[in-house]
Amino acid sequence: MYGSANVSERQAQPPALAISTVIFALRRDEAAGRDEIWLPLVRRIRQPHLGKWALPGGPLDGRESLQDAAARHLRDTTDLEPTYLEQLYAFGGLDRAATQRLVSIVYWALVRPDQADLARASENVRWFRASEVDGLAFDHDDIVAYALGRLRGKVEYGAVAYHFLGERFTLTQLRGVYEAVLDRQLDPANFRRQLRSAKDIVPTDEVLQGGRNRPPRLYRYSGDRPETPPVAGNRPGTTSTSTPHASRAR
Amino acid sequence: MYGSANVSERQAQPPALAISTVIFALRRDEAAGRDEIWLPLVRRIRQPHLGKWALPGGPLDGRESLQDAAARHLRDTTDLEPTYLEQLYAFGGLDRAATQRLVSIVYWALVRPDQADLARASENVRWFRASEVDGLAFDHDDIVAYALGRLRGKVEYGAVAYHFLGERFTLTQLRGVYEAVLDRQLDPANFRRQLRSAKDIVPTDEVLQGGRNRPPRLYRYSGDRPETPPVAGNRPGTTSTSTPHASRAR
DNA sequence: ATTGTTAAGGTCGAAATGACTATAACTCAC
DNA sequence: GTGAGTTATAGTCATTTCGACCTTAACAAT
Repeated sequence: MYGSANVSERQAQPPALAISTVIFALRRDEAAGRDEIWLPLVRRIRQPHLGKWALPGGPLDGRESLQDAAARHLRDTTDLEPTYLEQLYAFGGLDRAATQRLVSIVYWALVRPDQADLARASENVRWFRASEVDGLAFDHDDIVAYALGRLRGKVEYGAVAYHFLGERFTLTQLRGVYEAVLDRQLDPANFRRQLRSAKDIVPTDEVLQGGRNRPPRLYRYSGDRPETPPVAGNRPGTTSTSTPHASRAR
Repeated sequence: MYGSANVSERQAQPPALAISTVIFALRRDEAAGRDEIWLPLVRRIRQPHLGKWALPGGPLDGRESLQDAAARHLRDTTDLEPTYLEQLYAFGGLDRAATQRLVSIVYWALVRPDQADLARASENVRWFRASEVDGLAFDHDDIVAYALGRLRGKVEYGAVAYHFLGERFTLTQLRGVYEAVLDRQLDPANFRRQLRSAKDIVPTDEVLQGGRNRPPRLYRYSGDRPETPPVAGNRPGTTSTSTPHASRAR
């Protein structure tokens, strides 16, 4: 059932622990005139699943925090510094790996398009459209799908979209992020109205010159706090939620 | 716990992996006339932190999924079957344990009050008011605080409150859960209006008899879906799929 | 100057929200 | 059995939000 190790051997071994990262970046499809979500994958150079594409990752170095390990894998594969990095989930199904019990703690990251342009690609590192990812090694198809769902959730209540963009951005660029993530068109006027009432998005006194139309104003994200996640030893990320539901006191 | 290991030895060792659970239950404070969130803790019977209170948990058994392990710890300490069990976060800071690098995957559970009544308590298992938890072993204070924050977030957008209750419940009981979690009063009429428009809460044809006032209608939760988590291999009733990991390439 | 295109602001009805009032249905004290 | 007290439940109303849509502003290209 499980390759070489027999059942009792396998049970005796402690579970192995690995870190993986799902890295999302925005890329403009000039033809279609819209943004899309892409992610880098690495080709497996050993068994199992040799030759298949997989999420960047590897074993946890004993001296670095989970988050640091995720950031390191990010650098190693793409030379990127993440704008946003958060823990996604710990996957620990029994049969994830053939030879040993394997628990993977998966992080997800957002990077800016200018960074993504610089990002390395090579024979064994390639970028894929997130919507077209399929046939990955292990259960990575499922992990990517789950990460996309989480990304949608976060964007919907307006918590992360700007991490795809540079320090200053136009509302149209930001809308492009929303549309790419949510995969539907948004009304520009209504989008503007909503975001102008968002505390964290503040207009600068600059506009973006050089376009062929009316120069749009530039905005920036002021919520300098990366939204403190859980606890010490795990640093930034984001976690909280908020969304009204019940009514207020009287 | 893990004997004496010096620093270099420590780095050489693979990180230890443990599962812990934060178990929330509702308890009625008859005096104050409101519900409160409580949780069971276990007393540590060995070093480090001997004698301190801590979250139930222990090392991951190689043969059970993460979720199964969490459920088992729940049973072992409280004899409870959780109504709701979900992964909270993986904590992996460098200095969480003195002697060895320790990564804890923490789950959180909600249990019903009737179950909580039956729950075991003993010399080494005691229930505490969630708001008063303090001085726990390791970083468990932080973990509990984080779990409470997540609980609030979930409740706010109406996703979990009924898991604190039995199969049938009145809207007032449900409001009690909201108020206990959010720690503020809600307008009964507005609360009712909102929940009546929630698809998942359906009225039954029964009312709760025996109270001293007008008998309230009983409702039940119809969203039979246990809130789909991420992927296979992690849900209670679900079957596992496979899922391993990738190493680096380049 | 005209045209095309995007930015930015406004209008309007529908829907949701929060504060509040009114009535119904029960128990209990008397 | 009557009235007081309490909770359940429905409804009112002003304010806010949301979605669809229209208008004007500011540019480049021609």
